[in-house]
Amino acid sequence: MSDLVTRLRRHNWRITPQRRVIAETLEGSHVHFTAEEILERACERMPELSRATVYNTLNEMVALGEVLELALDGRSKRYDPGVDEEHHHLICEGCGLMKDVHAVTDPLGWLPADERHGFAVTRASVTYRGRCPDCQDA
Amino acid sequence: MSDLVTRLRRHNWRITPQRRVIAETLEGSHVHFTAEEILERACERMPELSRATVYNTLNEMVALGEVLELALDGRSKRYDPGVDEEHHHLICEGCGLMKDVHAVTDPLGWLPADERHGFAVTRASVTYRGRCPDCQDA
DNA sequence: TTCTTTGTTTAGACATAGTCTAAGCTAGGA
DNA sequence: TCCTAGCTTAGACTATGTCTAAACAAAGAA
Ligand SMILES: [Mn+2]
Ligand SMILES: [Mn+2]
Ligand SMILES: [Zn+2]
Ligand SMILES: [Zn+2]
Repeated sequence: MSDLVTRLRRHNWRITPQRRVIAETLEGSHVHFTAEEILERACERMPELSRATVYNTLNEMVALGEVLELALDGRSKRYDPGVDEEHHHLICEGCGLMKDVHAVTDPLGWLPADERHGFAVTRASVTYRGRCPDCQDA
Repeated sequence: MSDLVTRLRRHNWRITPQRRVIAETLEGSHVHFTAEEILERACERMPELSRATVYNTLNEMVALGEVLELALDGRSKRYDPGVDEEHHHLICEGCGLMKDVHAVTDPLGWLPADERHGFAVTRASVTYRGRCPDCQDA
């Protein structure tokens, strides 16, 4: 696995200073940031960075297939740079905490042909929900 | 399986005319409506019905556990009255068409204990993505 | 180098989805 | 009947994200 900027460059995609800061902010942490969280953190390094550029850049990285867009809770979308590592997500219904998890089988294999409605099915993602250790007492 | 209004009444939840129209609109079709789509259709039967009541009522039905809220695409949430029938969803990445599917195993069993991060995991839903018959040519 | 072309960034207007508020309404109990 | 608690309403408000038009920047041509 190579870093996100390297992967992005392979698409002949211009790595401007703004795009580099956004990519590095996204990849630097292992949580799943919203666009606003990325804007806030990236602005610490590049204060004049605009909101529109953050949204545009994230959408382009998703379109290039190098970042995953997660819309799991009906609030802000979250962005996941770990597109190369097959994984799913576990979400706390109390506090919203999100963890990566690695399931043991490929869910695509568990969908019978007669349940596919003629679709060409390409991806399957599993969302596990429950309560994190901190939220189990409350 | 009983109808949604019957299930709702069991929670000692007052079935007002507005709530009945919303529940019947939601259950009447087998698609997954957004709140705005329910408002539009319910208003054909009760023109003075307000947007706030539709949103309030849907949120209450979700809180009672009788309706499922689906946030799958980062746009409007969709509401699924088929909470009693265990199923998952297949989405067309071209046109957004959503189909119910029934997988053959329980995904909860796919998640090893050492991947649970101490969570009490209660639910797992699988989202399959691909292209529907109409969108495969384009 | 300078010019031209093309793509990028910006601020702010705009759009959409959903929540909140305050007032009025309704139904059931005293 | 009146009272009270809960329900409904219109519209203001908030949050998230997109669009527009102008300024800016970089690469290639001359
Ligand atoms: Mn992830
Ligand atoms: Mn469904
Ligand atoms: Zn939690
Ligand atoms: Zn389609």
